[in-house]
Amino acid sequence: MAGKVAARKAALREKLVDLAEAQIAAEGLASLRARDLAKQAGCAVGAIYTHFDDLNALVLEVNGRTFRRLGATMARAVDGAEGQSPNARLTTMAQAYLHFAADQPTLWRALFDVEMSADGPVPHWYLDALGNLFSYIAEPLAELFPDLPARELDLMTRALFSSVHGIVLLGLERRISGVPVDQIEQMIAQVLSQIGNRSVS
Amino acid sequence: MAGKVAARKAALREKLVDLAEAQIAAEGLASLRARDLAKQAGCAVGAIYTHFDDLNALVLEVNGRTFRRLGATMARAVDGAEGQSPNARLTTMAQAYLHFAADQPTLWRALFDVEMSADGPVPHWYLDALGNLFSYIAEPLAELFPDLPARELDLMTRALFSSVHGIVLLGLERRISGVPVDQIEQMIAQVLSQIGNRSVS
DNA sequence: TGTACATCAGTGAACGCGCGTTCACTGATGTAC
DNA sequence: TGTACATCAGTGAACGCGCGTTCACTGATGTAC
Repeated sequence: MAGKVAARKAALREKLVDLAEAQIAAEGLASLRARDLAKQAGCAVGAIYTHFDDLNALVLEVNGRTFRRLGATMARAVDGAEGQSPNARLTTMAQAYLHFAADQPTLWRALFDVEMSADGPVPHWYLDALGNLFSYIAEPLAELFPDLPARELDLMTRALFSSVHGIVLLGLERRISGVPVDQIEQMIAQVLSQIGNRSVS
Repeated sequence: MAGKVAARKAALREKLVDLAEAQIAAEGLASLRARDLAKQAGCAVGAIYTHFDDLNALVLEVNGRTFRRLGATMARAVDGAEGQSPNARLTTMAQAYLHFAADQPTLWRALFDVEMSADGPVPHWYLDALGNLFSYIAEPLAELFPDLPARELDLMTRALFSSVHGIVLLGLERRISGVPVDQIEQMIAQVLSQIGNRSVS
């Protein structure tokens, strides 16, 4: 029965990612320990390094999952908002982003906290995933500002993403400026409703 | 000559804060080490704990300085923008915030990175300093939206601060979505110029 | 002014802990003949 | 089918390192008389 070893190996690998994900979700990225992970997985510490170059690689794997879920969430939001005004679509997407972050704050934070420390280059798929998020925003914006040059549309896209990200980030930061989720919703709505309104002055 | 000891003590304390500030500025908050600090100050490690409960207290002291400088920078920006339109004033202040962050990224980041880890409550003066920043923003906003209830004006203030903060944060994050400072300026201007424009639709 | 004592800033070796990663080894599984 | 050998996932004690903080001690300065 060839592949018995390979199957076991794959199973352990997945188990490790599962457990790391659960740990980050439960107690945050900083709480992840190689030894704890091995204990929970029922294997030796060394086994982790048969599957991943280092712990950071494992975290990247978890983040990959999180990004995929986030992408799917955003896609659903876009689908559900078809036919709405560009502003409404932007708001719908931003609210989806907010709720994704609010529902799993530690996994969400891990997306932005990992390679702060690492020195290696950010993996391509990271930037791809981010670019993917941007593309959802770019569409309604292009509709709102049909005459905007591509370069400025791109800047506007990043600016809006960053704005919403900032509102969610500080809004969820209980210790500093934390605020109930429904108020964060209002903040997002307030800002996004302004976008694209023509000036009368 | 009474006070000779006290003077020496005060001098060392200040020296420690100076050195910690320089270290954070040069290599970031994470690079701060009690031993290095003592070595640079020409004292023993233990001496640090005569002046501060722990290293975190020392960092808070540095952050206090940074907040004061940031406050002064914002105040200057407000002064220099008197007579301008509310939107222009908002933009001026946001640009001041951007340049402050861009000029001393690690000290700026330290403002938001410290007590993430610590469990104790955020010191009052921290929240006061933040409230102070908010107040600068609230003023032009109140002019733009004279009819907005106080509660919503407060939300709007936080929302705008967070937006600008988010744009600066991700804009300066070279590794992920970094962008030249002048493009960050444009992003801020793009977003803020939209605020308060009356809808014609 | 001089002497005995008290204070306390500063000392630095040592404590205590946590952690990622390695590596010589094992044993179950797979392969070759 | 059976035997000898090869592979490699997994083992876990040990390595190596870094770090914040403590504490018994010292010595210069200040105080009391």
